[in-house]
Amino acid sequence: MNDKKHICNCFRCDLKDVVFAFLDEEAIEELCTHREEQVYRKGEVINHEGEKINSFKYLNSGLVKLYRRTPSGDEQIITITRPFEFVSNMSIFSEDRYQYSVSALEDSGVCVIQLDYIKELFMKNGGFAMGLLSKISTINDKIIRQTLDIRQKNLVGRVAFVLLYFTNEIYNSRVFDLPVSRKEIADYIGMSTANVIRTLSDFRKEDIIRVFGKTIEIVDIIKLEIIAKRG
Amino acid sequence: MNDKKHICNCFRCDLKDVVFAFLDEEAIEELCTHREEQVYRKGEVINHEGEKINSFKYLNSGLVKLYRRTPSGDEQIITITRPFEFVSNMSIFSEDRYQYSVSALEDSGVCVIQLDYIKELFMKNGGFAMGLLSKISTINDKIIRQTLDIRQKNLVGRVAFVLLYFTNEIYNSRVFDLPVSRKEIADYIGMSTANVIRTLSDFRKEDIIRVFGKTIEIVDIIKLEIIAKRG
DNA sequence: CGCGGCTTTGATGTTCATCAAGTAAAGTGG
DNA sequence: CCACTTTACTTGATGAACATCAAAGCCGCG
Repeated sequence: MNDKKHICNCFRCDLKDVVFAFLDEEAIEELCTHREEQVYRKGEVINHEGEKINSFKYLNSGLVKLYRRTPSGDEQIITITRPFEFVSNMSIFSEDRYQYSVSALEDSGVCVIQLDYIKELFMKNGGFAMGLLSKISTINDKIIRQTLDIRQKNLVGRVAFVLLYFTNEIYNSRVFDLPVSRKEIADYIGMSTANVIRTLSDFRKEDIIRVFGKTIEIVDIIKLEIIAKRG
Repeated sequence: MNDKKHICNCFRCDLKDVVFAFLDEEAIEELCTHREEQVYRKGEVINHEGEKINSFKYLNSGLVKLYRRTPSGDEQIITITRPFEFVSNMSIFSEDRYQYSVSALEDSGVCVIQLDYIKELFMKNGGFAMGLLSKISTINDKIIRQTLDIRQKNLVGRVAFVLLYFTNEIYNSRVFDLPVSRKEIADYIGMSTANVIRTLSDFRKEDIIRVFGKTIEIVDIIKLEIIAKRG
């Protein structure tokens, strides 16, 4: 058995199929030498707004939030995503500092590759370049669409949207533990904390959800979808 | 004098410096054979949501709006931009249909290149690929930032923001003709038409702007900036 | 000159943020 | 492990911000 292959676990990385599909075995071996895995605990900051960018990062396990601080000082959450839906910063070649911060909502594994090496690969390998552009575009597009969707809903519609987002996109389960505080939900959908809580209470009273602290159970998903759509 | 050069005016295209910088003379000559210019009159639709994408487009003169239709049927304007700030759709390699519509707010010139040819170039030429990714990222990033900025302001702040956007980013002049209706401003910043008008009237009464139909003159830009920031 | 669309303004009601006060939960230091 | 502190959550009351409705004015165009 080849020792090198054993050490390099890029071979079974899911991102391989997406962005690195155009790399042959040898190229992946080489990639491994420019790469390291890093673990972030829940709450830890992965990228900090304004910091210099010198590595290409992607999430391979866990959950993160992408956010910025507004001029008035409070936090504005741009998106919350699962692995591979976050691949480094978006403006990887156009900015040299992070525009937004990223932090871990759950313990998260991040793969860190030297940025210069990615650039080199990008220049040399057209397939890799296309895979990367495609991935980044998809992610950007999702963020834009999500932001537009949220903007166009009212309060209850937004809360319904978030609940559906967690249940369908993040956890694939009707029962889940909220990875964020009520305040963070508020920062995400752009409303006050008090009203997020109030709306959750209303949903509970109408038997649409059940709430046990951070644990949420979606009881009537149909009704929730109607509210999200109409909102 | 070289005839070919005379026919192909890509040599004096501003985009050349941004995305096509890595192409040599010969490559640009070839690009020209895959390219045509198209003129759209004010109000005409350039890309239509849902339509198949088979060309790469960029704006080289005029003004356009990028928008979508919400489930409830009304228009949501994503951004309004000048040349080169709009380069085809964002998800050029990840989607095969337009996610959003684009239409001309002023008579506009658009350069249309066969998408397959762009893909080919992208694969072959790393520098070109990097230039393109960089450009697309910058545009995406600007849209995201703008959307977040707007979301976080109140009504008067948003109107002030739009006025400043037109005066600083679009026209570079204190006096300009609004290229959009009051309703379109409302669709852009996400509020009702009546309140956009009301706010404009308030600004007029406070001598911050002067209004003659579609013509706007910014009188007190300092005050407007304060309102936009605080909002 | 009369019709239809865009604009303007006022009146009204809804939606939502803010404030306040209380409760539960989660850290923290002895 | 407990008392203490702090932070998150919850609910009600109030007022501000904003949408909606309605009516009237304006303007271009047939």
